[in-house]
This record gives sequence, C-alpha cells and structure tokens, in this order.
Amino acid sequence: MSDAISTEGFWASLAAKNALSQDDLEALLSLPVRRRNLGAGAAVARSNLPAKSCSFLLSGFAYASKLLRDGARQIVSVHVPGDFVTLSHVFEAPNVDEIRMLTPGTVASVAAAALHHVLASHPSIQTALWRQTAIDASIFSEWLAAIGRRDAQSRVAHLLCEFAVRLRAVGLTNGSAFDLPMTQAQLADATGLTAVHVNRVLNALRQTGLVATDKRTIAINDWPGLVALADFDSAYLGMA
Amino acid sequence: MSDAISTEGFWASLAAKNALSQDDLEALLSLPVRRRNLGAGAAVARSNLPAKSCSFLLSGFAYASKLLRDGARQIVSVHVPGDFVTLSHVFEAPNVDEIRMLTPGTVASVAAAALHHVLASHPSIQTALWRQTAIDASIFSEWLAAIGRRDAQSRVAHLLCEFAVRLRAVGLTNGSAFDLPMTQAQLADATGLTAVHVNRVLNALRQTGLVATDKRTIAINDWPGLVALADFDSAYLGMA
DNA sequence: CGGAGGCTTGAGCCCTTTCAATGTCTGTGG
DNA sequence: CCACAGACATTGAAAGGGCTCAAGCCTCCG
Repeated sequence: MSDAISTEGFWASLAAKNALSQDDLEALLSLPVRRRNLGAGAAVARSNLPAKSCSFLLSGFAYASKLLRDGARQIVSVHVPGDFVTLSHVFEAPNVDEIRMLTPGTVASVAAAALHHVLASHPSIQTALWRQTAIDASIFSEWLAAIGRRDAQSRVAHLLCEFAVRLRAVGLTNGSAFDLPMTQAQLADATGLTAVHVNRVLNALRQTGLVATDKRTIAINDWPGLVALADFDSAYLGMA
Repeated sequence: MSDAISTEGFWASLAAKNALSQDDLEALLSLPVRRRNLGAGAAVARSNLPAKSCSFLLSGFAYASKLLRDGARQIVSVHVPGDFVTLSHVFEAPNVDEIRMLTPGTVASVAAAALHHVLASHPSIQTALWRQTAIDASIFSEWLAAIGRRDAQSRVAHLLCEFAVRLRAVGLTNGSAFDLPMTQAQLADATGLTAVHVNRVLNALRQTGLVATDKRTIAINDWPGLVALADFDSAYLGMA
C-alpha cells in the first residue's frame, strides 16, 4: 500500500499554503522524521506518554477523543491524510485521552526538540504552524455550535459537508462521493448522538435523496440541499 | 473605574508564564497599544470588518459567539480580564460572528502588522502566542466533550468549575465566591441549553447545596461535590 | 410609576435515548 | 463449501430529559 502523500509532499504543501521561502522549506525537509505504519484502531499517541512530538498523517484516517468518567466518548476531531494529528503536542500535556487510527495508515513524527530548534531560526515556519493551530481551534468552535445548537439531522449533515470539502481539498473524492471510514457509533461519538439515532438520521438523509451510502462510501446527491440542511459555510476550515 | 490590570502587567504576565527573556518583554512593551473603554453589550470586533488586530481584556468580561441561520446562538468562549480576546484574528477571517462585552470594560488592541513585525525577530514571543492559541483550542475541545456528552447539570457545573479556576488564577475571587456576569440566557447559549432549563439546573444545584447565588455572584459551597458532578479536571486550562 | 429585562414556575410535548431484538456482512476455520 | 463468530447496521417500542409555550414575579432604572 503506497501512502497518499510523502513527507516531502507534506512539507511542500505546508510551505505553499503559507508562502514559505525556499530556505524555510529546506529546513523542514531536513527534519528527521520517523514513519510508522499503524493498523486500524492503533493508538497514535497515548495520553500517559509525554512523548513530545509533532505528527502528521501520510495516509489513512485518525481521530482524537475524550473519555468521560461514565464511559462515554466524545470524538473531538477527525484527521485525514495530509493533516497534522498531534500538532499541539509540542506543548504540554495532551488535551485528549486517545488518538487512534480509523483505518490502517502511516504516521510521520518529528521530535518536539528538533522542531523547536528549527522554529527558533525560522519564524515563518512557526507562523505557519501557529496558523494551523488556529484553524484547528476554528474547527472546534464550529463543531461546538453544531453540537450545541443544531438538531441531529443538521449535525450529521454538517459533518458530511465538512468531510466532503476537506477530502476534496486533498484529492480524495470521486466526483461527489468519498470514503468516510467511520462506523455509525463513531459518527455518533463525533456528533454527540447515539449510534441508533445516527442510523435513523442517515436513513432520513437517504430517503430525502440528499445522500446515498454504500458501505463506508458517501455519495452526496444534493449538495445544495445538504448544505442548506446543515447551514454549512466552509469558511471556518481556513482554506480558500 | 480602574482596570483590573495594566497593559504592562498583561505583557509581564505573558512573559512570566512563558519564560520570555527581558529582551522579549521589552519588545512587547514597545508595541503601540490602543485602549478602548466599552460598555456592556458593545461589540469588541465585528466579523464584517477585516480589522486585523490582536486584542486583550484589561478589565471586564467578554464572549464570542456564533449565530445560526435560525437565530440560535452558541457562545463558544468567555473571556475574563487578562485574556486575549481576538488572538487568532491576526490571521484570516474571524471564525465567530460576534464578540461582545458582557460587562463594561477596557480592551487593548495591537495592530496585526506591528505584532508580526515583532514576532519575526522574536521567536519566543511567537511561541508564547502559539501556545495560547493551543490552550484556547484545548478549552474548545473540553467544551465539545461537555456539550456533546454530559447532561445539563454536569454541563452547568463544569462551566462553573472552569470559571472558578480561571478567575482564581487572576485573583478575581472572594474566597469561594466569584462574579459571573452572565444572564441565564447567556449561560444557556454557552452550554447548549435553554434559559428555562438553566434556571431549573441552577435551582437543583442550589437545593443540593453545591452552590449559592446572589445576583450574578456564584458561591461554591461544595467544591468537591461540584467537581464530581462536573467530572472536572482543570488540566485542559493549561495553567499549572 | 411604568416599562423592560431577567428570573421563576407549571404543563405538555417531542426529539433523542434506552433497551432489546433481528438482520447483514466479512473473515475464519473445519 | 458451509458453519460460525463478531462487528456493524437496522428496526421497534417505550421512556425520559430537555424544549416550548405561557404566565407571573421581581428588580432595577428612567
């Protein structure tokens, strides 16, 4: 299985999106990177380990979640190939309980110390990473509004819209269809619903002709309709 | 009315918390700052204005919220004196619809251009701001878990615990009591509930002896009990 | 004194959950 | 090739937590 992207491609994309200089790019390319092939369900990082490193996805999907005392789980972010996964881990203790792979995939990691060394002499790179953290925060706040104030159909529709846009941005869509490798239970943990209700919501979305599903593939048949239902505006993703 | 803190005190606190050098601190102190006295309800920043600046609270409370198409509001963050308010606004479009004062207060602002100029030559300062953005993201994700997976009592209790800790950190508590200048409708918008239900929840918290309220003052009578109900762990605030 | 915003309370409803069972798919081993 | 197990999806019925609607009250302030 070849990775969706290479380490070099990842850095080049970061450089392009943030207008970094050639010198900056070369500094990034010189960073020692550790690659790991992980299976579905494997932990990308454990909260008990203080492994201060910054990692990103070369292939596969991952999620970060918080566990509550009563056993409930809240997935707070989902990561697609080309995303940073543990960007904020260069700082103190992680703020989530688990980061796991949704699918088999490859994770690349840079030790925090090495990264800090480069950042100290490359302010533009640090700005790029800071900006990425700001985008992560922006996504969190959008999810907050979705979970806090939207009904179940709108929440699920919003999640689907977000993934459609994010996956298109990294070329992981076939026309209007894309792969969303999450079980309904995981979708429930991401939207603050129950698996049973996610099932019913997906049923409703299918019956109203907005989407079609086949295994874990989502086909959006009525993008304007789905956007309207979700009250979706992609600005918060910080892309264009 | 004198401000709770001064601009100089704000920068000094930032420097202390991030182990910045004397040179860094002096660079911060040399930044041109615009101070504004705002009344309750006044807009700190408007989403339509591309006023790229970074602002922080010298006194008073503020909140940031998103508005949904159907008129619903979700408050995504509340800011206390000493907090940055529009830190991520140094980047692109703001990710919230409104930022308003909860009380009269003073806001200090630094133009993004001036800030960027300093950051380019002071990597440690940029790291400090980046770290603050990471903490903001951490708070978002904690709220996400609270709203997504906790019941109403636990959500409200969690919010009260958070404010108790944050206000104690800036010396704005009297013993176990503190001022939380939010109406029940605003608490509802922050917790994803309705004002009516927040009222009932507060009633229950009072009747079980966990808290007492007087106007907008909250007295926590049973801190361990409230923490247990909220499943609260202050680690996500990135303080100690 | 009157008005406005905020707080409180009651009653009924509804969206979502809970509980429980059945169906489907996939990989595995006999 | 089939039996089996396990994970996931689906469906029904009933319960419940929070919402909606509505009214009354309190307090501050002009």
